[in-house]
Amino acid sequence: MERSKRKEMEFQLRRNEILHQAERIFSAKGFYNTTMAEIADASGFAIGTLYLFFESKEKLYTAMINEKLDLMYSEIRGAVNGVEKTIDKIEMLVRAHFYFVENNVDICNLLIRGEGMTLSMGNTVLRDKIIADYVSHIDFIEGIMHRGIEMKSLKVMESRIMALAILGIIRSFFYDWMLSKKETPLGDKVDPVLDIFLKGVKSEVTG
Amino acid sequence: MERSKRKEMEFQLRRNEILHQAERIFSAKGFYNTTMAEIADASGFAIGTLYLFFESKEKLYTAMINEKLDLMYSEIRGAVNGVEKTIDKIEMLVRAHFYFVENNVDICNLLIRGEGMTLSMGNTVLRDKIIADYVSHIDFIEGIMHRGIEMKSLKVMESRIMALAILGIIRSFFYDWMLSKKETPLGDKVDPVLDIFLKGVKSEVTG
Amino acid sequence: MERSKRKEMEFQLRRNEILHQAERIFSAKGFYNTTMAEIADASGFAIGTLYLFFESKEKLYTAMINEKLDLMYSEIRGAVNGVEKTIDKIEMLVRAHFYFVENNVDICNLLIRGEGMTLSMGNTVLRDKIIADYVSHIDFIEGIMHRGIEMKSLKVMESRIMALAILGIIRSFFYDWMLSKKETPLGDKVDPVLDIFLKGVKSEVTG
Amino acid sequence: MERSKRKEMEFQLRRNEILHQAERIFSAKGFYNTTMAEIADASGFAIGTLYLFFESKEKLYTAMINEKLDLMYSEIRGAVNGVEKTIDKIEMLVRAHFYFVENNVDICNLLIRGEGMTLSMGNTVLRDKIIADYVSHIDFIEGIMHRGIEMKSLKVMESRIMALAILGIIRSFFYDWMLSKKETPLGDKVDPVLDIFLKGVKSEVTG
DNA sequence: AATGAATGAGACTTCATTCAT
DNA sequence: CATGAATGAAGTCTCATTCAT
Repeated sequence: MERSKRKEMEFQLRRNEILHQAERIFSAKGFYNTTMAEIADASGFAIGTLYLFFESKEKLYTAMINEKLDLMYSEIRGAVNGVEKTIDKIEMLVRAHFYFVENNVDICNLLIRGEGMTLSMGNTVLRDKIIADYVSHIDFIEGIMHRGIEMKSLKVMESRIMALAILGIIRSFFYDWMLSKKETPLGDKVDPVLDIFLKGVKSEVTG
Repeated sequence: MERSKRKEMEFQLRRNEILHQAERIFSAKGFYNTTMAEIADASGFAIGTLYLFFESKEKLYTAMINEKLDLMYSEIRGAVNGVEKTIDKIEMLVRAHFYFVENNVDICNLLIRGEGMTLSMGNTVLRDKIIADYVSHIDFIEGIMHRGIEMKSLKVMESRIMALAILGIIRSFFYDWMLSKKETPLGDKVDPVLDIFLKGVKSEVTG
Repeated sequence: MERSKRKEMEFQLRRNEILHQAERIFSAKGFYNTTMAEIADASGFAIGTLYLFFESKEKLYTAMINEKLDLMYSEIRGAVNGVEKTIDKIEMLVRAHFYFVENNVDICNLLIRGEGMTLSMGNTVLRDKIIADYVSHIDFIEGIMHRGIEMKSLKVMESRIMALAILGIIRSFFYDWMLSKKETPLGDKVDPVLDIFLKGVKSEVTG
Repeated sequence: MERSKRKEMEFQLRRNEILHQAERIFSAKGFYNTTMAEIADASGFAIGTLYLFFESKEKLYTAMINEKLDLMYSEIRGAVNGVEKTIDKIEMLVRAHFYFVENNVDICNLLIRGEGMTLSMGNTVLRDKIIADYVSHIDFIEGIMHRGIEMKSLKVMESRIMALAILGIIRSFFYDWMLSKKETPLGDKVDPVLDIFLKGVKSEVTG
């Protein structure tokens, strides 16, 4: 028991080390420019050893993306669920997104690149998973908006449209932050994002 | 003269045919899953002939993306420049984006995928071009916003933030439209986008 | 026309050269100990070139066996069909078998080894072809025996049993000849084989 | 003593279990498509344990073939030596061959496949052993024939030729029985085999 | 004695690119 | 100009064997 437990733990440790190195290299060079030999080298294993943990390069890639996506979505939802009021939830949504992005630059780079969308034509597993996760995330945000409307915190409007808008704004700031070499913390952008999303850009005079 | 002109025209015709087929195939299968043989087949030329027009697969890909990007940006700017008032410009910006996207689904698919970002490590040409174009597009939008603020059509706020926000919202709707199998025309979303961007989502009561 | 004809001819020449070298090496080392690189070297082509002619190592092997089998069976049947009387046909059968074997030692070595029977589990194409050919050869021989019985050249007996017997004797002599380093020509064994097959071994006194 | 004896017995038990499973799997899939892991799994040992009994995959294969061959030859010789008269010996030879074959279909399948003939080029041990056994079996049969001739049970003829013929006929019937899915017992073929071998196929009228 | 995770050499195959025709 | 057969480097994956536990 003790014994098999340690084994299991060691197995997970090694697996994580591989995933970690894979994340680093895939992020830097993309799926197709990364070789199994590189990942093996970086993680200190022999090539054959990688295949004890993942049955193919594609499966390794898929596993990594999957686990990161799950982590991202669960962190964000956790943060959002931690507060009550709609406006606070929206703020936490933005903040949690930015927080994850700042701490997972590489993987986010890979995620927005969406390379998983064209792995071997037969394999739509990853593609489907990414889309399903995306849809369910949109649904989750839509739920927040919906309740906000009911509580009259938000104006009456299609909640899906609100969800798409806030997610788009978030992604745009992240993207810009990536390109601008991350000079200022993304966290500084939370207030402007909320301001635009909640109140729009129109001059109040002319409104 | 006459002669060399016809030659030049023929050359461009062939080149465009290749680019057109390349766009189709690259869009469907991605850069790495597309072979030169496929493009040659589809465009009715021999493999070797492709190399008379483009010195490598990467250069061919780069040329295609480049030209499409240029086309997209110039169409959008043309539309925006065709109207006067800030609010109209913003509307045209959204409308022109959506219009281009609806008529170039494949290539847009490829663009958001951003595969060009990880071509052979040495080659940063395409990457740099994509980023430069993006930055200059943001600058262009920022200019609109800036003038809108001056004209008091828009509230006082960092114009870059406004630019990022509107672009993010646009992209989000496009992305959603792609995934939703394009059931409703993207054009229907122009008004909601403008509404959110200009007036925000907050209930006016609580505002 | 002239042009494409020469091309076709050259193609066949190269293809045959590859098959010829493949036959040599496969015969000596077996399917699994033979590498594509070796065949490429031996036939003076690059590895990739082999794949212009055969889509996989297995397909190359299969093609070679197929063509040799077809050749063998057609040569033997041709010889047998060239004579009239049953006894002559049986003699020609033995003689043609021995003749082919003497001139195709390598490939026969491979054939009796029957390695084709366990190529990748999925692929039963070669296996099925070998069996089908064998069965149809047995049927062919059975036909000869059957007519021999009708003509009263042969005694009344199941013709299939006769066919199996003569084929077994032939193979046994070939096998022995292979092992004995081919000292005496196999052709010398035609008469003894016929003698045994036709008249048996029993002493006539005690018969 | 007691102790070391039990050890020795256990060792043999394990070794036999491995050989038994190896026989099953090698027969089904051939030498090269069988992995040590499969044999380990099937026999309930760890991979490393197999190497305590056999120093390589090849040695394991060799051992299995060797022991089966020895068993086959000794069973056949035992049966043949159990009777006196030449004709009876020949009958027992056929019967014992068929009996072994019927009870060891898998291994016989493997034997006629002769995969052992092309193990790693350096290793001719198995090849040599198979040939030596074959030669000595032929010699044994030749001895029977020789005595039969002396006793005037068989006609005057090269005894080696007789030996080759009977062995070929036996193998041919076995081969056919394999392909025909074993519908009728091989034992039914003993009489026809003897009939042909002893008396030939020629019509007695024309003889 | 027994294990089985780790190894890494080596095989097959693909495909961008070249160059003789 | 145009062709497309030929090339061969490079990548993925397998599996017999080893050795620390």
